[in-house]
Amino acid sequence: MIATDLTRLGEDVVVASSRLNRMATRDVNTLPHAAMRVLGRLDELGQARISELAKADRCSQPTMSNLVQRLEEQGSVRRAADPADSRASLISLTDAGLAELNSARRQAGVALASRLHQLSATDLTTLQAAVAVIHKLLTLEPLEDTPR
Amino acid sequence: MIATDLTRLGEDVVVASSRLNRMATRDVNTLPHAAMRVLGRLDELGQARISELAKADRCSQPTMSNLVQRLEEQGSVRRAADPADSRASLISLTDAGLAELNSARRQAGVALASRLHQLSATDLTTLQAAVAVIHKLLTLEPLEDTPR
DNA sequence: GGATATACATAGCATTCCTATGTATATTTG
DNA sequence: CAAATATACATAGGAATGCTATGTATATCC
Repeated sequence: MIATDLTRLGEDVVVASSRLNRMATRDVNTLPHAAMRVLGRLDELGQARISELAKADRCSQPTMSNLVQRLEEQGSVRRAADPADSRASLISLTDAGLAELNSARRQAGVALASRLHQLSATDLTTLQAAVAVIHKLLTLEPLEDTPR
Repeated sequence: MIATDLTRLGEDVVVASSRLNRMATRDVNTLPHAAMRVLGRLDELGQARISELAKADRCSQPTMSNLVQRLEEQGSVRRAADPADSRASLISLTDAGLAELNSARRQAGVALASRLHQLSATDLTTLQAAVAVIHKLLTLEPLEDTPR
């Protein structure tokens, strides 16, 4: 029976992935949560405007301005002029910021691996396939409802 | 070829699931991030001590004390005496807290569903299977290395 | 070209978070 | 079993972070 209720599947996926994230990042040594969310998003997007980051993280624009300033001073993030709009600035990761992110990911990966090796080959294959599906999902635009 | 490098698979899974979470919860109307993390963890664990929650969320014990107090005043969380240790208290979700969590999940589920219906039946089945694998994974203890 | 809108910064105040420490209970030890 | 030590949480006070309101510069619309 294939996903008769996609909202239900969506909820299941979100719950599972939230729990997985909490488990994997439990004993990880990183910057504060808010900073890591921004770094992760910048890695995903390449570059982004301040107001775009604020909306995505559900904080106010001044709060994101402030966070970006701190990340900039600390060297994790860089600010460039937006060629298309001189009011805006484009934020992107520096090498140091990417290293910070990769360190956190590696720690989380190790924590996960210590459990993954207890799974069957079939289960591992399923996870690998799901990673590919998720990447596909991330490139899709939200469409209102069933195309039918 | 099956996961020759489990740490690598672990990292891939963490990155994918972080991005998925950010996408799904982008336009969700909820309590602040820190509060939602605690509610999610309580739902997962049933009940937990303050210091346990603090460690899991990588914040100080007084910070978690404070957050729990606020969640308690707000009615999302309840505090019970620990029968095994009268210094400790056991925190658990109230019905209102669970409702708060479920509302957030539903919103995220809907956001996901608007993309899920663009996937093939095969991909949906993969996600469904991955949810089951993740739940299995969450019950495992971390074991040092390959059992061999 | 003037009016309105947008992107970000700054200011000032409110909330949250941390370190240090206090209190009560548990556990260990001589 | 009493004293010493450890643990679980609360409180206090200062540091950091977040928010609303508003300012400045640029963009867009009529």
